[in-house]
Amino acid sequence: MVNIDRTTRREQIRSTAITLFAERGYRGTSMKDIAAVLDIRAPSLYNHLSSKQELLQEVTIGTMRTLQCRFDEVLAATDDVVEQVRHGAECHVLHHALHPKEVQLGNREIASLEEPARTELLTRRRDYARAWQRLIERGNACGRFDARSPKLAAFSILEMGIGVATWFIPGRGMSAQEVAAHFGEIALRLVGADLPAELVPPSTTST
Amino acid sequence: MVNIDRTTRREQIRSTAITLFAERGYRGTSMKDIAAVLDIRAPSLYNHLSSKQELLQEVTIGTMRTLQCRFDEVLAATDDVVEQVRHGAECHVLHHALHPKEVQLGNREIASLEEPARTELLTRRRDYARAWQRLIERGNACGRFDARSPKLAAFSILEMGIGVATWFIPGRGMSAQEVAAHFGEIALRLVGADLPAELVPPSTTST
DNA sequence: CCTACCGATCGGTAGG
DNA sequence: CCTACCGATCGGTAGG
Repeated sequence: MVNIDRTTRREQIRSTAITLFAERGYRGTSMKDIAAVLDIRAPSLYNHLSSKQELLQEVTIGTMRTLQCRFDEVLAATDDVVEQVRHGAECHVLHHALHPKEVQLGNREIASLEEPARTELLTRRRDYARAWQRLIERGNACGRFDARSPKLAAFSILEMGIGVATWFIPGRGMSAQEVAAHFGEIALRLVGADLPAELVPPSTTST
Repeated sequence: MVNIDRTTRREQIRSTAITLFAERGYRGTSMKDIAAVLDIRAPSLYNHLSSKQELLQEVTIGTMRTLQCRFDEVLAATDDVVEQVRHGAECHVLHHALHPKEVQLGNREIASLEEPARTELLTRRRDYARAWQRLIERGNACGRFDARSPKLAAFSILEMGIGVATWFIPGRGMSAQEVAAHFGEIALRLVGADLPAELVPPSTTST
């Protein structure tokens, strides 16, 4: 089936582009580079896409949209603010550990995005950050948290997760799940939530 | 004095380059763009520098070196691990709040750095992260902290600071000093240090 | 500090 | 999927 071949080819291009963009940067990667990995010539790529920019937009905005959806699901799954922060942080970190290249592109190639995609990505990021901030404010309001500045606490949690995309290597040290669980606890510490007794560590472990 | 003029011109080029590199990316900025801001022609820039790459290397490595020096000074200033973490985090955050463009270049343009500068920057970052990790391990060892994973706690603190360079805007909301002080406390929470009584907030404030 | 200019590379199109 | 090719732009040099 021609249609299937075209779809898989498109996926190959997409995943090659993600890898090269992440390694060399968007502008440091030529269409020729992408084609070379797939063992074809650069102009052939245009049978599967309309521009290099399209690839970047698809990856960065698509990844951000996925993150937002997952976070909304976490919020909907429980009414307990403590569990919302814990699972929200786990979800956030897991996303960054599992899609490090896509996430890095969204962070590093903002300047390479053309409008209106650039504004859309920035708006989504701002919305996501605000959702976190409101969550922490709710926890403060009902006395479960004591975050001095909810905005700053929100930014801190988000940035910690973004960092995971930089240093986390699958198969080395902790698993993605372990890192995520760990960050769930760190997030709770950060907002000043009372830790349930079973999470208070009896002793110290290292990675 | 010709020498003074040359020095200031060089500084103008440097600061223009930092701004444009941060806004449009290193590869998205041409020497012509830099020259246009200074109202001269691109080839004239080469009277003051030998290559575009040299500008990027100077900024990214120089900024990282400064950060390392400041951190060493903080460690040397006291033997109390709690104060070392607090002031270390304040120093880290202040650096990122005061030099956001330079720091962003170091984070986003790693792929644009040619060797051996690229490796030098990455080595310095790794050394800095390891110094933080050892500091937290010392606090664990003497019973002042209870960080589950010192490595993860160190990464978290570093990444939070890097985030500051993204969202901090001077003159809006908290001052750089306030943000830094706040992060000093967050860092202590993160490593599980016992908070001195005067820092436990009586109620909640927002930014 | 300038003009004139070079070789290289780029994203993308035409046409098959 | 290919070859042939285009206009544009780039970093940098020569020579004054």
